[in-house]
Amino acid sequence: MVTLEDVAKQAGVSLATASRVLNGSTRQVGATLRARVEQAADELGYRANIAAQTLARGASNVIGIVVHDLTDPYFAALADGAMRAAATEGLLVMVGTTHRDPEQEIAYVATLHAQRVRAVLLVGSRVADPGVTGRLREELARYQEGGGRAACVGQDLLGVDTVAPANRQGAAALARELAGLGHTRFAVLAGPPHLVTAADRCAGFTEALDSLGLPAPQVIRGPFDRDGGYAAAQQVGDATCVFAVNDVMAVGALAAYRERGVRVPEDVSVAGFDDIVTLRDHVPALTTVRLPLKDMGARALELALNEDEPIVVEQVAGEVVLRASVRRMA
Amino acid sequence: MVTLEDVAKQAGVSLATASRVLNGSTRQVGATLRARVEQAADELGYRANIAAQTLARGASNVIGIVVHDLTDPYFAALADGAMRAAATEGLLVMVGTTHRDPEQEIAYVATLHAQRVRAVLLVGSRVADPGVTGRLREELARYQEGGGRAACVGQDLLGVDTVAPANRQGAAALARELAGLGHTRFAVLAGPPHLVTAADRCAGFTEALDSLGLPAPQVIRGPFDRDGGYAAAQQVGDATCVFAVNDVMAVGALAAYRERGVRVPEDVSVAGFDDIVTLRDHVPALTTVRLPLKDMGARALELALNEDEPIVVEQVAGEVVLRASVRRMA
DNA sequence: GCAGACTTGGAAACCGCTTTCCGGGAGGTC
DNA sequence: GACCTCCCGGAAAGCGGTTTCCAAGTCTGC
Repeated sequence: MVTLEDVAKQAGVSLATASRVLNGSTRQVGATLRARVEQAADELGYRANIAAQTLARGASNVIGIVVHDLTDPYFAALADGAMRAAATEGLLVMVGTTHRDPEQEIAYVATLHAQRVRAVLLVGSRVADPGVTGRLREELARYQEGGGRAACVGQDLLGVDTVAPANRQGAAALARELAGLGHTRFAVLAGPPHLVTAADRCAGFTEALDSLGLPAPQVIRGPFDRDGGYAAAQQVGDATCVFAVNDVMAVGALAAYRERGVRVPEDVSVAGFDDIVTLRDHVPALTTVRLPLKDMGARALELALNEDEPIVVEQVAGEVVLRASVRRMA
Repeated sequence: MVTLEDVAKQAGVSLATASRVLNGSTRQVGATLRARVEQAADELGYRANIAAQTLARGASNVIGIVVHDLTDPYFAALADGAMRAAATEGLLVMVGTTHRDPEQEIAYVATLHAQRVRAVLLVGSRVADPGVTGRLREELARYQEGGGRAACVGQDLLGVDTVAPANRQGAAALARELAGLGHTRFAVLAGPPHLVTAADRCAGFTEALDSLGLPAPQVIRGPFDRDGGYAAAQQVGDATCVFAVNDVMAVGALAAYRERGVRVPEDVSVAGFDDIVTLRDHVPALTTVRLPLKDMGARALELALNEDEPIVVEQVAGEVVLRASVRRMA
């Protein structure tokens, strides 16, 4: 590997001068030497060793993003938003996927801490397990004590800057819209109870129905993914309207209905949550609650990088989008 | 930040001993001292500085993956496969997205080189531009001279280990199947001519038709994404069967037809390429050529890490999957 | 009881770069 | 022409680890 010393030697200058020319310094270097150094670096194919720079500077230009699953378009959109924002700041991105294992998430924080990344973004629902959350908080605290910065997309449970989708309110607004269409018997494909996002959406929906004086929905638990929605849909009773707590579950539910010859929305209405972009061509078009995922990802990065002391928690409102998958009751 | 020196001091041992205890060394350390060091590290919340380790060891535990667009499920699947493989090797992953800008790809190779990553994976179609390809090869060569390892998922144009989908053959097989259903008038939504993947698929399809004695298809160029497929579909003439060179374009085409009231497959048959998993619930189900994307990503990482000298190029066959989006002609 | 082979702990060199601190020369002022 | 600044180049001290090389024990076997 070509080192800065090789370049300096070849150019006949000191290490200091070579460093100043090649790796942005505030100090000026005379035109002659500057040219010599640049030429030498070019001839030798020099690439600065960033590990060494990081060590010497005491600061890296890398951030870490931890998501549950990159192949889930929800996380892909969030990650993409954050990564674009990082790119404009000249930051590199280290991505970790936990596949929904909270222990993995803690381990990633430790690893990214060891990497001395500038910031870490924890993207995705928190879990309703005080033990796990506590250990994650400890790990984050250690990291932050050392000057690390952190932010979260999800629930404000970690004591760090957070972009928090208004899951309860969004689900409640959706419930009111659906009730406004004349539905009275609902089912909720609720996902796993320990996932706070799923629980909040379910709770918001249920509470809104209650405050409208409507009967409580049938609540069906299960995995938070497409197959979970598919399976849960099989258990729906006589509801005329089914709310899946996220879009990919809703897609699973639609598939289950299609296979069984149940027509949507004629026989049953279906709604989701998130407004995943890649679903825009789905048939029937899915009624959902839109979340500005890319912006949320970008915003989380911004918050993490922001030096301000008070912890910022930003609620992000969801917008109900009515589409063909629901119908008005006669 | 807590350093190894702090730990050593607290434990009353030398730096060397502390290092040996905490960061995997071949050397043994006595039980007493070992315990003292571990306790000290724990009390202080020590996390090794990986930048320093990388520098001292001369080797990092990070790999780089460069893709076009993470929100495209094709790349998400490929990246996920590679990332899972990396995780089992204990490697961290740095992800770069180029948004189809070849210059960005070159820049990422340089940056990842500077990061001294163990390997870089270039995922996605090459472009038919010898100038760009040449510069990318140069950049890769520089990196490899310094001991870096590289692999590519796409075409064998870079002189590195490559996982190469059999685009021509897959498209040809698809053409034969579709012809076997009785279609004779075809259109190809061909994507941009400079993308080798798009061009190969188009060529394979066209050649197969030719060797079957069928008339040449109508070829419509355009962007390689959903909107490109949507737009291209508007220009199709009297074809009874449309081949979109990838699945997301096919989805765009299906959307265009749906809006215009053209029935698929009754009025026109549509096929894609890739077999994107998240499309499995699309209606109508898309006929396509299946590529084992996750495996390909994992395999590329394996090849990159593999020390063998001769450059390996692995063809990956695609499997034609006939589904509801095509029909047999009377 | 002792030479020789193993173990185990520590001192110090080194990884590649940044940056402080010095010093010498050029340019400006009176 | 003397004096002061400024400007710019280089020497060297880190940054936080790893690892080589020594030295001092600790075990063996006879």
